[in-house]
Order: sequence, then structure tokens, then C-alpha cells
Amino acid sequence: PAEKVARELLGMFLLHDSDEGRTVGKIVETEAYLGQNDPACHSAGGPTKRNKSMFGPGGRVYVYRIYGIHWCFNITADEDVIPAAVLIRALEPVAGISLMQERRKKDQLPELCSGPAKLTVAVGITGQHDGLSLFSGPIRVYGGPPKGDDEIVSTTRVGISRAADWKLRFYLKDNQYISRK
DNA sequence: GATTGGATCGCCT
DNA sequence: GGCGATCCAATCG
Repeated sequence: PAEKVARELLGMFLLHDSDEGRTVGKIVETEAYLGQNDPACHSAGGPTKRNKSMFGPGGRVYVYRIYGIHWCFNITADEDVIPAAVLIRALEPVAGISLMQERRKKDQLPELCSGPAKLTVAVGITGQHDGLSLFSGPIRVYGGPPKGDDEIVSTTRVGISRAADWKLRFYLKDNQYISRK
């Protein structure tokens, strides 16, 4: 289930090996999008060219363009027949930091990956990665989630209008690298 | 077929 | 706090 995946991804590491080099970030903020029964999920209206990556197995990359200019990175979740995904909203920079600084044209660590469209720039993910498996290929997730639920804060998702009161945004309490409180 | 508005960010005031 | 950037699916008719 996407909510479970969203919680368990917190504390895990996102790795991307690109032509320019390797970046690694710790996942510190996520949002769950549950599928066709979730009005805020892109798959709510059925399959389209954009959302097709959610229709299929979990553990794949779903990247879409937002506001015409930014990329947002998701990990698909749940059973094959349920088109769900987890939006990765913020990372704590771990490795390849100089490459992230170069791509973002920012030096301060909290500026590098503290938002869904910032982190795609920092780690070099674009629409060309849409549909890739996380179990083979350049984008991987590894490590384990943090111990104990008490370090995870759950709240409402950012920037949506439908199902606005569902508490499906999760972040690590007191972490300095989240996009907002 | 045309219009609308969004899971955002950075720069401006 | 406001606004511009500028793509594409959803909605309307």
C-alpha cells in the first residue's frame, strides 16, 4: 500500500548513477497517492499517456512535468492493478554534493533537495527516466527505514485541492532538509 | 477544438 | 506575498 511505502521510504537512500556522476540522498519527506479511489492522484481518471507508469508493478519510476517547467519524481506502489505512487518531496544530501551544487547553482545544503522539483534537478532525474525499474538500472533505493513511528510526522499533502484533509504527507521529525513544516 | 489550471520554484517587491 | 515561466491532461461544449 502506498501509505505504508511512503512511511517506510523515510530514512532510506536514493541513488542515481548518471553520466555526470553519482548522487545519494536520504529520503526525508514523502507523500502517498493511493490510486483511483484517491481524488488527488493522477490516476484517478484512468490511464493516460502521462500516468501509465503507475498502472503496473510497484518499485518503478514515475516522473511527470508540473507547471510546464519542473519534473517531479515518484516511486510506484501497491499491487499491479492499483495505480498508486509515492511522491519524493525532499532529500538530505549524502554523496555527490558538489555535483548537486553545480546542477542547482546553489551552495547551501538545505537549498539543494528541499522540494520535489529541486531534488530532481539535484540528482539529475527527468522525464527520460519515467517507467524505469528501481531493481535494475541507474536509479536505486537501499537501506532501511528509521526505527519507531514516533520520529515520523504525518500531515496533509501540499498544493492539492481534492482530498485536501487526508494526512498522507510524511516527514522525519526535526529534519533540517524538508521542504516546509 | 479551446480553455483551464496544476503534487513548483525563484525572483521581485 | 505576488507573479512569471510555459507543458499537458482534464474539462467544457
